[in-house]
Order: sequence, then structure tokens, then C-alpha cells
Amino acid sequence: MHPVSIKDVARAARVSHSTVSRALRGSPLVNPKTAARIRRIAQKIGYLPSALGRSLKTRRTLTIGVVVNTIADPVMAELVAGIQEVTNRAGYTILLAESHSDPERELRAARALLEHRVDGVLAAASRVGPEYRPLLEPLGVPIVLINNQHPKPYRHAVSIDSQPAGRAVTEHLIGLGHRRIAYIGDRFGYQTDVERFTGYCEALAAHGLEQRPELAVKGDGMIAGGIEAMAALLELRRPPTAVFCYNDLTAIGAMRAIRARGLRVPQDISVAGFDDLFISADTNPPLTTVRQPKAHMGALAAETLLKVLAGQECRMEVRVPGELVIRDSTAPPRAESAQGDD
Amino acid sequence: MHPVSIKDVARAARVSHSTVSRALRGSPLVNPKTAARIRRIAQKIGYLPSALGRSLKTRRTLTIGVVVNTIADPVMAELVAGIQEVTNRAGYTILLAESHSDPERELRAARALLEHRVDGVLAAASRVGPEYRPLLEPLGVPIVLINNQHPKPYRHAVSIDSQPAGRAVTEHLIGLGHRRIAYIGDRFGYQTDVERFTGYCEALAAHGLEQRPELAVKGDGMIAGGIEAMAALLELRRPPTAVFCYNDLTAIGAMRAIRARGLRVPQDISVAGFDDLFISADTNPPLTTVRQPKAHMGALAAETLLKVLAGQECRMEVRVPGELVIRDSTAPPRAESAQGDD
DNA sequence: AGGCGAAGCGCAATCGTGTGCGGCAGCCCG
DNA sequence: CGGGCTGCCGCACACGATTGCGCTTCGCCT
Repeated sequence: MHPVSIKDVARAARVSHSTVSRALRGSPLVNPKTAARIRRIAQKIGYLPSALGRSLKTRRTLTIGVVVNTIADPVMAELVAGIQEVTNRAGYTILLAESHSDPERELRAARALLEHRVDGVLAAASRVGPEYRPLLEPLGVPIVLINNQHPKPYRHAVSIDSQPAGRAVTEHLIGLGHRRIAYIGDRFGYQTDVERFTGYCEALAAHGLEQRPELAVKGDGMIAGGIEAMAALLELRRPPTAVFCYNDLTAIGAMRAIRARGLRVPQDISVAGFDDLFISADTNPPLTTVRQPKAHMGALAAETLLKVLAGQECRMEVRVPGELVIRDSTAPPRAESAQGDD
Repeated sequence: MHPVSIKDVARAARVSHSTVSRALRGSPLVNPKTAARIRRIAQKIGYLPSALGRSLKTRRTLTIGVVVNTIADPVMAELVAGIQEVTNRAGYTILLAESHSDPERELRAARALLEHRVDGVLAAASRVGPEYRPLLEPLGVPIVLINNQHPKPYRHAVSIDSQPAGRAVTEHLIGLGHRRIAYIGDRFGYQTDVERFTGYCEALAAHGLEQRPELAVKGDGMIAGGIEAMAALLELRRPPTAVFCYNDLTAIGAMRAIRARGLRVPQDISVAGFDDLFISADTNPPLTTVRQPKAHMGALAAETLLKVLAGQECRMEVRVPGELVIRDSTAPPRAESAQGDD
């Protein structure tokens, strides 16, 4: 019997464990002097109440489950930082789970979280969408989705408004004079990717440009995928003069691939990203991108969840606007490549 | 009574809850046909065993607590990714807590983790050191420290070997011809900072260079602190020709401050960092730094903890070597500044 | 002095799960 | 036909905490 329990405190203080419980929780039903004595003794013998026993009775664990793609993705890390900020203040502890973009793994992770009886779930960049329901429903656990695909069946969601932002980036490139603009997407079918691509297509259409299938390729949302996808684009008979990337990591990979071919950004090819990582102003060259308020979105999602847990049945679906940040990775195309297309 | 419990399954299957428990845990004490029937029914009515009840009885929660500075720090994020990788495979779930470099907050976080009865603790960049003992001891919870200060009283630790690496960086700068070399440290008193600074001093001494106090300033381990500290160095009557920074984020901030003054890296001032972030090859210019195997160290620490939890009483203190990575942010000093010092 | 109300504390049930032990069949064998 | 053995299953308790309810005690008032 290693861990010292409430009964050990009771024995040491010569009271019942009920009184100890009340004393430590500050109940008015116990004499202040007795309470003080009990607290002193509990402190002395190193008593730490067990959340297990408590939660079993109270039916609340004061924990929330957070499932992300991978915490190594700086977008997710900042998101979680924002979540921590508000949940911690409210006394909640976070259970972290990674999906690695694998639906099966995501469901396993969610199941583990629910076995630990988290009070609520925050899922970012989830791929399973509706399949959460049969898991969450019987337990009555609320969920708030972040940048999720198909949030239809759910009541609460926080998302970056990718489509207008994607359109704005593309129009920025068109405004610079580009006509052959590529899109490097993501191969996992995230909703954010679909929306950014849609915005890209919208902009092209609005300016009478054709969306050429060979200019829409797929990365993996990380640097490696950006390198690979960009290398493929450079193999084309007529490579693009500008590239809009699903996210900044992809863009960084694309810039590496471009330099590896002896070309320069933005003189030979313009590159734009999405997210505005903490580092995106310090890349070479500084990256044109869309600022996504990551920590803010995490905090917003967490606040929503806490409200629901507090009993406020607010149905809400927030779409946060992105802000185009123009830096040095985008510029007008070279004269000889500007013509002859379209 | 929202959540469906083991008794509900028992009722539905017309057996006792003991039999359900055994059936679901694959005990040989129950008829295979009965077990199959029970499993089918449990599945159908959406039963998810409660880790609370189980842990109360088994005295294991299959969770481990991870306390980091802040998850927004990419070093910590990669560390946690490495931890997740191995703990997940073993069926453990992670409770995440942040200290924000505040000892009091770190202890509060640790207390919360222990109330949830985590089976073990991984603490990265901890500042409280010995004060963990009175918390952990009574509960018998093992801890593995990562890049920690004063790991003396503990049995298990994984650390980057900062001192030789710091010396190597400084000698690299000296080898390039620098004589006025500054160090931008960290104001929180981390052990890693102390060691890197010690390595820096060693190198100076070994080459007969004086360690000038005005060239040792303090940042905060983040970009903002690097900007501030570098700005102060540039105000000196005779600024340094090279700067060794506590970490890459600090170095990135330093490079921003240098550019803000209209100077260039490395032509006017050389900058070196530490960590080798995923981004450090893509900064402008690419950063000379020390590669720290972050995910590997996280995995190593997690494996150590799992071994201890499995009963293997391995006392170990691993020091992982760092590898100097020379990129473009360091170069020989300009002729006029190389002379005239020391 | 006796009665009555309030304050303070303990009893016991409960949450969901695991498990030692005892019981109850059915079967085999003497 | 009876006894013993084996295979399955249920009873009951334990884990650590919370909480409604009842009991004791004490002080105050008449």
C-alpha cells in the first residue's frame, strides 16, 4: 500500500475519512480548527488526493483529450499551446494523442482517451469525422473540431477560412503577372487542403486562367513532400512561374527544391505558403503566406469546449479569417516567362 | 447513468460482471463461446471499459506525465513526438503539462499529474530539480529527466552533452579568425545554458582569449530575447564579430537584430546557434549550429522510463553528443575588425 | 433541571473494475 | 450408484474518494 490515501490521513488525525474529505475540500460542515489540523497532517504525511477515486464518484476527471496529426508539426504545437493556456487556467489537464494522418490510428487514440474518461475532446485536422459519433455518443462526451473536414454532424467547430485566403494568395500572384501558377497540395484529403485548392481555382477562373491539371500536385504537408512535389513540377516541359503551397512547410521544401536546381526565389519562381509559422519571416527569402492565428484558434476551441462542459449549450461554428502576408518570396515573373501562356 | 458500465454488459448477457471482466480481458477461466458472446454484446451496446475503475484496482493507469517548458518551443515539440512514438507503442497515454520556466507553475503541474496517478514522469528542461522528490517519493513514481539541471539526486537522465559542443562551436569561430566572440545565453539558469557557456569559456581560455563580461548577455531562449540581447551587443563601443547563441531561436532573433541595423550575416557578424531546428537549414543565411537529436532523446528517455516501470532497475545517465553543423552564418571576420583586439 | 436546536462528525452506500475463493454442475471412474 | 475431479461461473470484497443522512454532543434558553 504505497500511496498514502485519505484513510491514512484519517487515522493520523483521529477522525473519519469523511471528515478528511470535507476538510480538504473546504466544506463548511467541519470545524475550522479541525480542518486546519487535518490539512496540516495531510501535508505532513505527503497526501495527494487520487483523481481516480474522486472521478469515479464525481463522474468528472478534469481532463480533456487533444488529438492532433503530429505534435512535431509547428502548427499543431502552437495550437496545443493555445489550448493549454485556457484549459490549464480552468484546472484541466490535457491528454495528448497523435493520429499521424491515419484514420485507424486516430480512432484507436480516441478510444484510449475515452477509456480514460476525458470530459471533452478537441480534435485538430481529424480525418475520421463522423466516425467519432458512435464513440462519443454513448459516453456523452462533447467534441470541438479544429480545421476539420465535414464538421456537419457536429455542433462545435473552429476553422481557418481557407478558401478566401487561398483565393487571395492566388490573386496576389496573378496581380504580379503570373499566368502559370501551380498548387502543391496535401495527399491526405484534409478539408483545409480542399478549400485552399478551391480558392486557388476560383481565382484562376475569375481571371480567365485555365486550371491545368499537371500544375496541381500533392505533397505531404511537410518539408520532404514539398521537395518531392516541387521537383516533379520542375520536370515539366513548361514549369510554373509561381507556386502556391498548402502550407509553409511545403513551401520551404519547394524553395529547397528550386534552389537545388540552381534557380532562385522569387526571381525565377515565386513561392507562397500558408500558416505563417514563427519562422516564416526568417526563411530565405522571407515567405509570402497567410497568417493563421494558431494559438488563438486553439484557445477559442478550448473556450468553446469549456462552455459546453459548463452546461451552456451554445451551438457554434467559428470560421477565423486568414490574413495575407506579403514578403519577399513572391515577385513578378521574368519577362520571358510571363508571356506565351494562357 | 450515462456511461454504459460493465454491469450493463453483464445484465445484457445474463452473466455476472465478473465474468464480463474476465471475458473481455481474455481470461482462460471463461468458456470461449460465452466469451465470444459477451464480447459481441459489449461491442453492440457500445461498452468502453473505464480506465478509472480499472486503475483503482490494478494501481496502474497506463499514463505517463510529460512536463515541458512550452510545447510551442519546437525543441520540446520534437522531444514529445519522440516520447509519443515509444510510449504509444507500449499502450501508454501522455498527460502534457507546461511549466513556462516558472518553478512554482512547474510544481503545480507536477502535482496535477501525480493526482492523476501517472505511472511515471518525464521532465524536460526542469528548473525545480530536487524539489520533485517529496512529491514523487511517497507515491513511488519514477522520473526521467531530460536536459535537466542538477540530476544528481535522480537515477535516470538523458541530456545533450552541451559543454564539448559549446566548445566546438566557439573553436570553430576562433578558427575562422574571430577574437571578439559574444555569448547570448538564457536568463532562466538552465543547466544546458550553463554548460554551453562553460564550453565557450573553455575554448576562449584554450586559445588565450579573455572572456569579457560585457560580451556575455542573456536572452530568453526565444526569438524575442535574441533580438533584444543582440541589440544590446550592437550598442557596445566595440561590438563582437561573432556571436554564439544558446539556441537556434535566439540565433534567429540575433540575425534579425543584425539585419535591422543594416549589417549582414556573416560578412559583418557571424552567428551560431544550438539545436538544429527543422528550419535551421532554411534560414537566411543557413545557420551554423549543433545538431541535437531531439526525437531520439525523447525516445531514449521514454524507453528508460518504460524499463523502470517494467521493474528493471537500470540506473543510467545518458549524455548524447551534439554534432557541429557548419553552414553559412559563420565566416571569417572582416579584415579591419579582425585586428586590434586582445 | 430539562428540553431543544445547531454544530460537528461518522456510517454506509456508491462510482467501475479486478480477483480470490467458494459453489455448482457435469463427467468419469471405481 | 456414489464420490471426486474439473470446468465455469457468481459472491463478495477491495481500490480511493464523495455525500446524504443520522447520530452524538454541546450550549442555550426557559
